[in-house]
Amino acid sequence: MAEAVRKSSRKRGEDSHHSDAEAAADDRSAVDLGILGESVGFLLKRAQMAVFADFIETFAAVDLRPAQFSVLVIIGRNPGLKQSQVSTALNIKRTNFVPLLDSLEERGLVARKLAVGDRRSHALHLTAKGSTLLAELHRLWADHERRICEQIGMDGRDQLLSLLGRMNAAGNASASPDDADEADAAPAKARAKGQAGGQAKGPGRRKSG
Amino acid sequence: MAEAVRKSSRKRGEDSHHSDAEAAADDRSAVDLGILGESVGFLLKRAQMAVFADFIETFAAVDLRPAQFSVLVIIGRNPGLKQSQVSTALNIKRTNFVPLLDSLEERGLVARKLAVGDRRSHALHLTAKGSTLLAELHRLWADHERRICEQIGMDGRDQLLSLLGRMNAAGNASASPDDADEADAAPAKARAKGQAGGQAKGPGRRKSG
DNA sequence: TATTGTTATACTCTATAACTATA
DNA sequence: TATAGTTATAGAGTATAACAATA
Repeated sequence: MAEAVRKSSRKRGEDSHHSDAEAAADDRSAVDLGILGESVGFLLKRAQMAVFADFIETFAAVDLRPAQFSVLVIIGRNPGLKQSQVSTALNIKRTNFVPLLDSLEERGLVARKLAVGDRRSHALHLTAKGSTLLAELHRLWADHERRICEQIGMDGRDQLLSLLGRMNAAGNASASPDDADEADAAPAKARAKGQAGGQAKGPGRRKSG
Repeated sequence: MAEAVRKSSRKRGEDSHHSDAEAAADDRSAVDLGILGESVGFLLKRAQMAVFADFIETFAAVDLRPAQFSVLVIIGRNPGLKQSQVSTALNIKRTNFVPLLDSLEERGLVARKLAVGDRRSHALHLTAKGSTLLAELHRLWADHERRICEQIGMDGRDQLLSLLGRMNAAGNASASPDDADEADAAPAKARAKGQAGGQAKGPGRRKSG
């Protein structure tokens, strides 16, 4: 099996009287990760955390979390989809998708319109503001993507996308009859603290147009 | 979803009067993911979720979460490490590491021993029970790893480990002076609901041997 | 009866502040 | 003053149950 996990070069151990920030760096390089260094799950999680950290930092300028970005991209590409279609596509439970969408609608980026034929569902569309923002998001995303792949190069990126695509193609067929979601990115953030007492719109309780 | 997971092959399309579980499958295949399909972060997250789902299912037999497994592996490989060294190595904040370690100690898998020279810290070791379990964990892990990589093969796995290793090697140098943690896997689970009122052991308040 | 959107709620994971004991 | 371990708590993220409106 793979032999990635290059050794830490550093001697490790004995003298423990260094100072400040070096401590953490040493702790990290001195410890032998064992099979974790060859564990796809472990390394996947680490890489994902690092990439998301860069994403979050990059998109802090527009105050958007990964999940919010994903929703905007999906709606931008597929105008008119129902909430359940978007949430299912993103592996987000429809129940958790509500406040996520709320945050985007409250900011005037997305609109829940009346779906023709089925008065239970909402047709999702980007607003003009949302479309404009999405254009900028694409630029921010490109910067982020380039930064993320500096270490592996474009060739490495292509390989990685291919490998991940093949892995993801597998474990998707599950999808239980009723709740098929599962959550992929990261939901809302806006949800005001004191929302008790207030009410919203949309089907299920209000709007009933 | 432990094994295989065959594709839905289904054609997918216009007629929207199908039934039961097919709905979710359709929603997923009908939606255009746009740039998300070329987004390293998005695909990384999906793959990580799928892999962890298999891991959790596999290790449910021994009632261990990914983070707990990681800790056992680290301690098994590096006996005598301090809590802060292990938590830093795993990018878990030392504050969140406490209950995580508690769960392992309560189950008699790990022991917090007195560290020589510094009475503030704990030297972590596996118990006999912990060592025995770790041997089985390696087998479970190997099964899990093989299952996870069925779609990409051993060659693909080697490529993936190499790419992820290169990516992870990058964004780690940060590590702020004080709290250098960040959390990698998934902490405890044992933490009984009604623990209010009870007290523990170890430095910081008790033990003070 | 089944589906869509929703609310309420609980549990897991992650983050920050502050405290004790020790260095 | 700084560090190791701890506690309490807040905040995201994710999960389940149940309800109204509609199909």
